[in-house]
Amino acid sequence: MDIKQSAATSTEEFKRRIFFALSEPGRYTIVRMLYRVGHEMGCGELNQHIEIDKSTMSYHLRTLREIGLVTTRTQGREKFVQLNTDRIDAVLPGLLASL
Amino acid sequence: MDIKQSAATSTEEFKRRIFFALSEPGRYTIVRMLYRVGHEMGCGELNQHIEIDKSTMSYHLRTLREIGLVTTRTQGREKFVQLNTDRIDAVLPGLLASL
DNA sequence: TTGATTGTTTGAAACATTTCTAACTATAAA
DNA sequence: TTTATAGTTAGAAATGTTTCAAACAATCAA
Repeated sequence: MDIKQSAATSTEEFKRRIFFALSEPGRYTIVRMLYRVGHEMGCGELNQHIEIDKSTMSYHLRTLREIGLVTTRTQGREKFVQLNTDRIDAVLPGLLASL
Repeated sequence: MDIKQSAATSTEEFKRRIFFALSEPGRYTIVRMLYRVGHEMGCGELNQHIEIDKSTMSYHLRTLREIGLVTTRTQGREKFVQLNTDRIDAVLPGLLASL
């Protein structure tokens, strides 16, 4: 079973998926950056700060979206990513602040 | 590079390794159980509560030890596992309490 | 000593993850 | 319309992870 596929069936599973997401350097950096800036960021803007291929970035953002850590919004040809701070804080209070 | 091999070179990497450890169901359960009981537990005792093969348990405990989440003590032919609560709390305060 | 118990190790199989290239879609600008 | 820009997707290669069976070592008990 793929940890990032299919809906989380329990709070425990959701927590484990958050941990999975944060165990990879690129995703860890994305989440921390989104938390620190405190508002949504464009994919390109994120890519300027994190040195990975745009398709790899896309893959990681999809993973974060599937797990439920971020939501995205498309405007024109740009895409903006927002952190689901509340949802993460609800199950793992204080975690984001200590990244 | 294997995330659980070689010393953590930074606090961030240590945090990521903790997340890696907790992303797997068996290890998550082991860590939560050790935290809740508040004292060391025997491998066999752990194995009674978690339905996995003893060799798989051994593998997970080695992973937890290599990352630095637990320490072990051998007495006779039994082995006791203790959670490094302080070390985890130092980098991710409150995490253990919210597992 | 013999046999049971406790846990480790090795090696292989099965499976999951990450990364890249190349092709692609959609929007915007010239 | 043509071209550039932003991001996605598919497929493949490389790598990492998990699990189990079988063999092993060490301790304890009869």
